[in-house]
Amino acid sequence: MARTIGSNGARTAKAIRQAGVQLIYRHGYEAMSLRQLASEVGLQSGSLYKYFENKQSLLFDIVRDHMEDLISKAEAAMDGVDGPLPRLKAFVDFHLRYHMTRKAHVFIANMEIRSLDAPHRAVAIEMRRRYEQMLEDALRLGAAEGAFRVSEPKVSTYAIISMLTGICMWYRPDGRLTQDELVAIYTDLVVGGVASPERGAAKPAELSAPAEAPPTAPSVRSRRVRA
Amino acid sequence: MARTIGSNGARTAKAIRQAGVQLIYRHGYEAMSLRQLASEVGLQSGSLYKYFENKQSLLFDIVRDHMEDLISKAEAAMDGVDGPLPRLKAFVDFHLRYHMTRKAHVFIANMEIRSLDAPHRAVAIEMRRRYEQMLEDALRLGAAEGAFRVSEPKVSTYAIISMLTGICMWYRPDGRLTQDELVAIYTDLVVGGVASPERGAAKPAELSAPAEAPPTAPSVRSRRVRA
Amino acid sequence: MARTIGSNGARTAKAIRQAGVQLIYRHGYEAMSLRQLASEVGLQSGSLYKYFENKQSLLFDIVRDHMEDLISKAEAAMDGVDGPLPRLKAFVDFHLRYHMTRKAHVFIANMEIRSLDAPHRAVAIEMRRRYEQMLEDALRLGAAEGAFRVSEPKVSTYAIISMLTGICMWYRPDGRLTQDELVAIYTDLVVGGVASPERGAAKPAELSAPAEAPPTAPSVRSRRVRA
Amino acid sequence: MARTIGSNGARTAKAIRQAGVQLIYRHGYEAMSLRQLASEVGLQSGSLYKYFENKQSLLFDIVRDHMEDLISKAEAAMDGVDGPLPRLKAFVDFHLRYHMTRKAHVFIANMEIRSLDAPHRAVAIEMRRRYEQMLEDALRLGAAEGAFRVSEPKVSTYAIISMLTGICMWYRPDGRLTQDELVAIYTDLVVGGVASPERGAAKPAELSAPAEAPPTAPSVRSRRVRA
DNA sequence: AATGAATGAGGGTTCATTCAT
DNA sequence: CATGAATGAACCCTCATTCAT
Repeated sequence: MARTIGSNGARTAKAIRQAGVQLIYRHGYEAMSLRQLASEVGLQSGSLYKYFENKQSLLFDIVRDHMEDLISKAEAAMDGVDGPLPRLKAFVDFHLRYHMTRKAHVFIANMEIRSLDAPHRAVAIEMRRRYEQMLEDALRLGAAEGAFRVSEPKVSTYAIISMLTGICMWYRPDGRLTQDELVAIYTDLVVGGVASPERGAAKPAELSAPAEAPPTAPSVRSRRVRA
Repeated sequence: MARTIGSNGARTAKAIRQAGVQLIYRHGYEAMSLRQLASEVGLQSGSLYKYFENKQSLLFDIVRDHMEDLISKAEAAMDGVDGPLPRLKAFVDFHLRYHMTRKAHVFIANMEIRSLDAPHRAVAIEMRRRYEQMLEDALRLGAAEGAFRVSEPKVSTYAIISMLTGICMWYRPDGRLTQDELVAIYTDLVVGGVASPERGAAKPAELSAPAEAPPTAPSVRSRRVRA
Repeated sequence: MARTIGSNGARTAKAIRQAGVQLIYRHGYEAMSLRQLASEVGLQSGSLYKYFENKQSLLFDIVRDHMEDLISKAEAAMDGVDGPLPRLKAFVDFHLRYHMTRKAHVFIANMEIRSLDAPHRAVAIEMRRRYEQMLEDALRLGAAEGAFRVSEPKVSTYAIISMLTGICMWYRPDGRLTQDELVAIYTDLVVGGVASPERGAAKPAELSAPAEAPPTAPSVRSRRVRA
Repeated sequence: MARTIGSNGARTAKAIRQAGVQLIYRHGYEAMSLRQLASEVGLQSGSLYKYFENKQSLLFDIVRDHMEDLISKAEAAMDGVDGPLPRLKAFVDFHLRYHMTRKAHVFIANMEIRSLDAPHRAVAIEMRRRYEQMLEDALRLGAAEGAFRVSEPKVSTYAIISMLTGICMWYRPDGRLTQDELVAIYTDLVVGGVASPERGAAKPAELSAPAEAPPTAPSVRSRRVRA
């Protein structure tokens, strides 16, 4: 048949992308069939190829776009934040809220890198590295200043990111704890794990405090909550 | 054909299991074909069915055996260790060394639960829950005693396990840092993250000390390494 | 969208035809896709249907137009040429020069008749038969007059046409031999193969001579040379 | 399902090859579908892959095996034949009888070289060149001895082979003319086309005589026919 | 005169699985 | 204990073609 009445390329493209993310998230890239995806958006499977080159590139597009979004939003969140501890807290705050909001994308970007072919995988890994570097830089800075007790910044970076990212494995928006509460708990864990004990912030109540109220930037807070 | 001279059912079964673990680890369950597996062990793909019921059950067998091994070894490692902090440290120590030694099994058990069908998945998840309970119990105990500043033991459990398990994504036996050094780093992170600051263990050197050398129990160390 | 500025139906039609000939020549009718063809002329594949009914009819149009051109030009070339030997030579001369000049069309007409559906194929075969008849008539005439030693004119016709047509499989305009030289060589082969030995024309030099100058039709000559 | 009762690999392989040759001959390589081929031999299309790697390699196998057969049989047919004219006649005789007997294989080898991918095509073309060389050598020999009036052996080779091969486009075993008669006709054409007129063999009867009945070697004839 | 969105059929190919031998 | 022949379903993908815009 010809063009379905009222069909619209941009709308279809968006629907494909969204359905693709959901299906890959739920079944895995290998296990998702293009027939499934097509029927989800009401197309014949062949018609998908108007919207991507092949299955691989659908995956890569999702991963790439996600990583670009992640990096640019992280940079925005940390922009203007000074000092190792505030920067660390800002990173933790951002990372958690982002991962709670975009479980599916995040899950895909973490789990399906393996399903990318070699060239695409290299690109994705490099983007991930750039993102991790933001945390590593904060840790190195804190270590240099003596604020952090971090002997191997790379190892700590991997450890912290693993810990934080894990939230997308079990977080549910309708769960008992709010995003703010979770952020506070994880912040305590992270900061407690790296902060030099002799240097203040020793009181538990204080530990997660700064994330609670940077009075100079209230708008940032509300943005994050919605994120 | 008759059997190859010297062929042996048990040996073949073991070869299949090992090759299966490697292939699933490298390519993923969905992406691994039974033809690949068969050729890896020098069989026709049809012959594999003497050794398992179907592809699903191969995966499940691997996951279940791994989880049973993990749990029983963890129990052995923590057997006789008293007090929240020592138990926490023992768990961290065990978990890390086990995950550094059995990357492939661990990776599969974590990533391919999604590829299990519903009944098998339920079993695997329940086993994982039992394992996680060991850590959660230590955290609850410490919280009750006031040694740990842990308001949500479940959340902290997930967070810590995610952090520790992440090591199997990048650890290489030939890397710069030894297993002991890595255990020390992660122990600092974990203990610092949960320990109540006002209560001792505040000196960094001490934090990871017990993992370094409890001189009264040197044999314990080497046991753990082998585990 | 509206039409591209300066676009022109007739010009597009010609471009499609030319690109179609080239693509069918290079890849074969079955292997050529209409997407390829469309992109070659800067259109969407659906737009091609303004210019032909379907892929079949594109092929048939090419074959039919080619055959009509071939036949009418052959008739023009032999018009006014008298006697079996001169007519035979004129045919050889014309056929070779035409086939050296229009490799692609000729190749298609010979190779892709098989790709035509039954009714179209019948038409094409009948046109080919009409063309071959011109040679067969010359052979029959020569046999009747005793100039040619041809017992089975049909067989000899097929044989000679096969031989001559074969030139389009390897001829290159930038090759070592000129069109005139090749015509001379093939003329020798054909005339030697059919001419009665006792009847003159035995000297090689003479054999191909008459093709050099039928003084009554100079314009025809120069056209051929350029062709 | 499992193995069909009474199924047999070698028999199936042969059936696939034969059906493949027929289908490619009738419809062309591109137009033949593997589903067609499979149903012709009573299989599912996927089962074909026990017998070839892919569609390309089926074609190549057919072409290669045919060319090897052609070359070895041609060498056998010309073995021990001395002198340019006898060798030329032997080649013509062999080529025609072979092409009348194996229309389908020959047709494929000539028409579907274009459907081979580049590496396979190169191999096929080289084999064809080796075969053509046998004729070219005979022509060169005759030209050197003065028996043949051949100025461009390569051109004459292409011309003669084209002429002879063309027979597979129209020959029918149940046609009016016998193989012997056709061989005689073509031999006259070829020998007349290349033989030096001043040097004997001028009498038509003689021209095709050896193909008719070399009374000293009647067995040779029948051997060739079977070849 | 041409686009852009879609179809539906079919392409080659791979897969887990079965079972007579 | 293992093979070797086969299945049937599904895979990703390409195709000629249609027609509202």
